[in-house]
Amino acid sequence: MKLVSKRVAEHAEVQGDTPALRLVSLLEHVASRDQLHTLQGLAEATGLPKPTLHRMLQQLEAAGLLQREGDGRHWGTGSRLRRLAENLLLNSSLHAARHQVLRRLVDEVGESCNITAMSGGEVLYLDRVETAAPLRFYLQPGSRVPVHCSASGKVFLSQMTPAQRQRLLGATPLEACTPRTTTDLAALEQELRRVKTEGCGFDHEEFLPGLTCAAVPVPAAEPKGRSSLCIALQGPTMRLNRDKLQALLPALRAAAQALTRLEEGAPASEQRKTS
Amino acid sequence: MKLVSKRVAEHAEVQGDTPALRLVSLLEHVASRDQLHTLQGLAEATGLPKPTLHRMLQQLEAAGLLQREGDGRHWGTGSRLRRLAENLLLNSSLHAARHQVLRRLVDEVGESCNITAMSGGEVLYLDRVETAAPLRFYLQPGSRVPVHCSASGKVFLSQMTPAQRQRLLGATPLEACTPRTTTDLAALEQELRRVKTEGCGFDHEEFLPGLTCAAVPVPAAEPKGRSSLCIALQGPTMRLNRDKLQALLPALRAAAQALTRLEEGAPASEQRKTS
DNA sequence: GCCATCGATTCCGTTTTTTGGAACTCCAGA
DNA sequence: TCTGGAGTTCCAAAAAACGGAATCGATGGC
Repeated sequence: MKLVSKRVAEHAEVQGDTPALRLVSLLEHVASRDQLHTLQGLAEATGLPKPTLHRMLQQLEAAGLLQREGDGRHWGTGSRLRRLAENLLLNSSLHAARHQVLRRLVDEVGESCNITAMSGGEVLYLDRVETAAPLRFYLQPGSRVPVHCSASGKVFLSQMTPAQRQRLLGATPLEACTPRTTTDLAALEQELRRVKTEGCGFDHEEFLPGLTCAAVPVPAAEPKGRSSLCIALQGPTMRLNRDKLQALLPALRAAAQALTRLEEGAPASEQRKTS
Repeated sequence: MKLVSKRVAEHAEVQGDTPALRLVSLLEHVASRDQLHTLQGLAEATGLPKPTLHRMLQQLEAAGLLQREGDGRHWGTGSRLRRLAENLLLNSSLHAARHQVLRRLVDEVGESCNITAMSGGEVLYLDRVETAAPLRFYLQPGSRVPVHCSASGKVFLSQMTPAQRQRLLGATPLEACTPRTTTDLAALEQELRRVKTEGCGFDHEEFLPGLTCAAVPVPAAEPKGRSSLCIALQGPTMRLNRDKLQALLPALRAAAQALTRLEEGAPASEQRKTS
C-alpha cells in the first residue's frame, strides 16, 4: 500500500533525513545525469534554498567530490567521486559473485528472483534479477516490504526466538496489504512453525494481488553463525500454482547453498573467481 | 589543559572537516576494499570512537549506502551506493571525452599531461595521463599546487585583473618551493606579462627540482565566457630543454582547442561522440 | 548452569554544524 | 547609468553530531 509515499511535491530529487544524506542525494542527482548543473538549476530541481545549496556545493567542491566546470558557474563530478565509483566497482567481487548466482538461478527457473535480508524490521531487497518473461512485477533492489506478508519475511521470523518475534510484531497490529494477508498473530505463528519445519516460506498474494512468492534461507556459513539472507522467487500467480512452486524449490535451495559457499570462500579479504 | 592530540597521526584513513565528509571518507574506506568490515575493525582502522562509528554505519545503512552482511556484524557496500557508482560512470561523457583528448596528446608528445583548473586559490589537477617513459613524476588527479610556481598557475594569474591578482598574492609572501622559485612579486608580474602575450606559461624547476612544465590556456567556448582550464605538460628537466618545450607547444594548443570544442558541443545535455 | 569477557548498542549533556531569509556583490544587457 | 538576475555572504536560531559512560547480549570457560 505504501511502497512509495510521502515526499510532498514537485521536487522529488534531493531529500534525506539528515544533512549528510541530503549531500549524498545531491551527489546522486549530479552523478546520474550526463550534463553540467548551475546553482540556479539545482535550486529549481531540488527545491532547496540557494544559500543552502551553495554551501553544499562548496563543501563538495572542497572535498573534491564535485568540481566547477568552464566558467565557474557550472558543476560536474569531481575526480574523487569518480575514483570512488571506479574503486567500488572494481572491488565488488562478493556482490558480483552473488549476482551471478542469482542470474543463473533466474535462467534456470524462468522467474524473477531476489536476494533478501532482514533490516530495520523489514525485508530488504539486496539484489534482483528479472525474468525475461514479458509479464512481470517490476521491483527494485533497495525496496522494503513488511515481514509478516512476504515469503522471505516469514523465513526470517521463523528463525527468531518467540521473544524476538513478540517484540517485532507485538507493537503494532499486522497491516492487511491485501484481502489475503494474515493479520491474526496466532495464525501467523502456526504458519511460521510450518516454515521452520519445511525450510521455506510462501506468499500467496498476501502482499500484492496477483503476486506469488517462495523463499528459502541461505544456510549459515559457520555452524554457530546465522546467515540472515534469503533467496526468493516471485512471479505472477497465473504462472505459479502451488505444484509449480514446489517443483522450483530445489533450484532455490541449490542457489542458497551457492551463496553460503561464497561467504565461506571469502569471509574477509580472499576471493577466488575461477569456478 | 585539553588532551588534544590523543589520536592525531596513525589513523590517516577517515577524516574530513565536517561530519558529512567523514561519512564520505568512511564510504571510500569500505568501497575501496574487497572485503567486509566489522565495527571493531573500522574503529581500529579509522581511530573513530565506536559510538560515533556505530551511528555513522546505522545512518549509512538506513540510507541504503551500506548494508549488513551475513551475521549482522559485517558491513559492505549497499545497492544504492553501487547504483550511484554505475550511473556516474555511465554518465561521464564529458570527462571521458576530455580524458581521450589527454590520452591522444600524451601519445603524441611522449610526456605526462594534465588538465588543470584554478580552485580555491590553487591549481587543481582535474585529470592526468602519464607517459609510458620509465622516468617520470607520479602525481594524482585531485592534487593541488601553488599558483605562483606552476606553469598553469601563471597562466591563470595572467588572465586576472591586477586587483584580483593582488588580493590572491598580496596576503602572504610567495613561498620558495625550490631555489628557483620566483618569490619577488615584481619579477612575477613581469613574467606574467610575457605569459599573457605569448599565451603559455612555464615552470623551470620552480615547484619541484628536476620538474619542467609548460601550460597553455583552454580558450573560452563563448566569446564572453572565461574558460578556467589549462592543459599542462610536465616531465623531467633532462628530457625537456627550452627548445623541446617550444616545439611541443603546438600540440598542446591543438589539444586545448579540442577541449574547447567539447564544451561547445555539449554545454548542457547533448553530446556527440562520432568525430 | 553461571559467570567473565568482549564487542555492539544506547544514553544524554555538550559541542559543533547546519539552516535559510535577508542583504549584498557582480556582471550583462538596455 | 540603470536594472535584473545569478551567485555569494551574513548570522542567530535550530538541528545534528559527538563520545564517555553505562548497558546489552552473545560466546566461551569452568
